[in-house]
Amino acid sequence: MGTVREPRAEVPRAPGRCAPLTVAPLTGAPLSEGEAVELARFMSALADPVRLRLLSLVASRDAVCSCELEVPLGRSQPTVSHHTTVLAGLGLIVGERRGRWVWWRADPDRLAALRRALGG
Amino acid sequence: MGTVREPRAEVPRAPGRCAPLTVAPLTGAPLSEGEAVELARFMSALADPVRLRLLSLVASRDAVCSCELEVPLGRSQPTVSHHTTVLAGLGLIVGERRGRWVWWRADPDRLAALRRALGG
DNA sequence: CATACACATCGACGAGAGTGGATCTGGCGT
DNA sequence: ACGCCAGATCCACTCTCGTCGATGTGTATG
Repeated sequence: MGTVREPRAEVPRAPGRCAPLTVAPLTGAPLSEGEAVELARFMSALADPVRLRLLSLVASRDAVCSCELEVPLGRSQPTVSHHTTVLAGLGLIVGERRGRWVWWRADPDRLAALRRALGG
Repeated sequence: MGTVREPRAEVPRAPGRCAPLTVAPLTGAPLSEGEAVELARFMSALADPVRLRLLSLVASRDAVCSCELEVPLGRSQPTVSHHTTVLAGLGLIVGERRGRWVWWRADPDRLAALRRALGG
């Protein structure tokens, strides 16, 4: 018995709506609860060595295919897919489907915003 | 039967030996496994809303006593102590004992190094 | 010395995250 | 149409981490 299923989320790679990042530098006034939760989401995304290496791999080249990540990261395909989803959900990387492949590129503005939130 | 006990670790507040932060910007060459682990430790420390607010509270003033943190953070004394220990273990805040109190201050250089590691 | 107070440590619990095998979806080639 | 492949989703397991009550340690004060 097949359960009814949504047509497949267009989400993970979409550059459209992802978590905002409107946090004032934490060296200024104390962060509000909401600002802290928002910023913590981004920090959590970068709090994993695999995701950091994934992000640096993507950022150090123009575009990288998912299948090119499994070997250098030493992780399985589902795990790599999980990590790209997390980073893309915050807009740190953006994916574009080309045929069977997804090409990822880093968003430098997102990282810059993060640095600013850290007191830049 | 009292177990033999070390004279009490001088560690948490000590500015002496804490985790280094010698990571090149992740926008350059891909991070090595070791660099990623090292950087992830710092990100993990900032991946919690309570610790972010704690850090911003300390950074926004000259020095803050531990007992002044429980109320604004809405956390118990053991929890606050835990968080200050985590941040101090990475050198993001530095504590100084004065009588019964510990006064915390933020280390701006540490945050600057973090921003640099994020591609500054 | 006794008391009060600030902070650290211990122990236990619950929630969340990283991981990968199995499986499903969808695009491409023959 | 069939098989192949890239990637997403499901599911279960394990482990880490945030939290706080209870307790220990150390310092000041009466």
